[in-house]
Amino acid sequence: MNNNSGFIEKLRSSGLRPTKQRLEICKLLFDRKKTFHFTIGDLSKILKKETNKKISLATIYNTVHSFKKKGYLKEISVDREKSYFDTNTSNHHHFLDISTNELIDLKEEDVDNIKIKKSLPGKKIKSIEVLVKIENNN
Amino acid sequence: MNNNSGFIEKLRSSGLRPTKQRLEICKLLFDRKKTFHFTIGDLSKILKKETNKKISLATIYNTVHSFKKKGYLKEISVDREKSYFDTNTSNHHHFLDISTNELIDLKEEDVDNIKIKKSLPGKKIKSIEVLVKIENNN
DNA sequence: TTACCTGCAAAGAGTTTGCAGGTAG
DNA sequence: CTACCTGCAAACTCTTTGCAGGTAA
Repeated sequence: MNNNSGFIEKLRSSGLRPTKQRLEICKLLFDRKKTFHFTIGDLSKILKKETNKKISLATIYNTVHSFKKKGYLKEISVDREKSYFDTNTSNHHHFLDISTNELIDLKEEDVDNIKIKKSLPGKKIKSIEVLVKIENNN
Repeated sequence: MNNNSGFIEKLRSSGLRPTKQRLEICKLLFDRKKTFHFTIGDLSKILKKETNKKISLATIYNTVHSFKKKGYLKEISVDREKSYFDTNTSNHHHFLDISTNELIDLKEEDVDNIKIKKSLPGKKIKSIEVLVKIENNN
């Protein structure tokens, strides 16, 4: 139940002080088996509900962005009004369920290797992101 | 130079009245050979410069959204703060040049057919979108 | 003690809405 | 004449910033 010492280590080794707020956020994000997809708005609501303490929005933004910068979170842009963060930072793609607005991980092996047959001089490929939009059958 | 009668027809047949503002926007967007990628902010600036008339932002939003709804424009979401519209509405993917923030079309044949090996019960695939992020060599 | 962190409120950026007046058909 | 369209300003949503007070080391 209490991974706190692990999180404290993780934070400290990244140069981030293990404050109460950051530990709450760590517990919520990383103390789970399944990938978690969330927007900052979601996260704020869940934190309020689960911890009964208010963590300021500014702090949540700061923390999430620090975690992203440290590579603990991946950002997935789905449309203008929804930017998700993903606790699964491995190389993978996504389903987006249009009917529910839910984001679902695809494992790397669920998508055939993608070959891009065009290249631009002086440029190299940094990443390839596939978003598969799905919807209910009829 | 003046496709106006074509645009008037196009608008009318979509149930949109061919107003001065819409015709200006049509000329800017569709009277060109190459695909055009733009944000609404871009479009507003260009319209101001090229036409010397001010078209209200609200009107530009309305028009672009109508055009999207009618299928004359495609929206491409790249990150939270940039949503591009694309005058190329065919099935295709994109490079995003991180160094310049420029969006570049990939032709359909530039990307191998993508096979998704996973499916979800009751759901069907609506679209597959590939975004290839590129950056300058070293 | 010092550098870093948090919370609040204000400020920004992009987008949407309500409404009065204008225009196409 | 009527329905639709435009422009303006206000309102909204999401995100960022400045700063005073608090906290880790």
